[in-house]
Amino acid sequence: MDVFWNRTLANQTPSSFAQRMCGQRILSIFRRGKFLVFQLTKDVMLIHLRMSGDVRVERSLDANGVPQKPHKHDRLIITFANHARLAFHNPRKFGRVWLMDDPDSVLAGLGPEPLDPNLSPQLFFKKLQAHKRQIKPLLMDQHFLAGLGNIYTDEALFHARIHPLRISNAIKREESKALLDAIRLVLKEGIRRNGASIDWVYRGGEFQNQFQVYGRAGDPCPRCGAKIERIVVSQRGTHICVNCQK
DNA sequence: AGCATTACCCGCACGC
DNA sequence: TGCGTGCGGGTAATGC
Repeated sequence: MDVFWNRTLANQTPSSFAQRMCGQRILSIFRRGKFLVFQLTKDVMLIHLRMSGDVRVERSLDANGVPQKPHKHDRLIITFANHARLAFHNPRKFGRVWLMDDPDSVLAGLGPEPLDPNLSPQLFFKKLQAHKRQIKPLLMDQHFLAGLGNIYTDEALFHARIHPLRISNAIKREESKALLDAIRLVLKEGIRRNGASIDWVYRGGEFQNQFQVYGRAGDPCPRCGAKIERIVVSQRGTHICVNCQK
């Protein structure tokens, strides 16, 4: 195991991480919100990419049996007994890795999964009613709903024709239904296209080609032709059609 | 009290 | 060259 940036490990020192990880096997891998969850033999490993990066799985040795050089922004590399390795690549150094026996202390506060069928339109409407906050920061609040980020929130609000500064408990029942549908639409589309390549930190996705408003300030709205505007909402760039989104 | 908002911060590298 | 920007979220201060 190699740690290239100490703060990558959220709740372990490099030596305690290595010692504790040694001998464990990966039993399953899944996702909860924006966390990658690795169920190990004894513990659970969590990875959060934050603003940048990806996880690579590769062979630890090249064709000549020489250890492969780490990439420039690799922060953690875990090498397995079968000479496979997992590299946590995280250019901005915001990402974190946890190793713990009970991940609830990190995951317990997360809101529901937007794609969970148990999240009915009725329940979603009730949840919106329970808060009096600007809709965009509320949607991005991982305690309210788990998994939505800046891109998907802007796109979903555009699809649902809702202005990001609308107050959550003033959103009508029909609008909330449209919003939930829109959230699910953009998430599924993003997943189908392997995410978006809008930045140097992640290439490979194609969802950016489907953006209606995100990153398109000055372009005509694909729905009405009005000029797309960029505003700032809770310190995040926000893209809207003021003609379509009320 | 508890919720909501705002400002700031964190590494890095890109585009203009 | 310098400045603004960013697929995120924690913390602290402030406001309601």
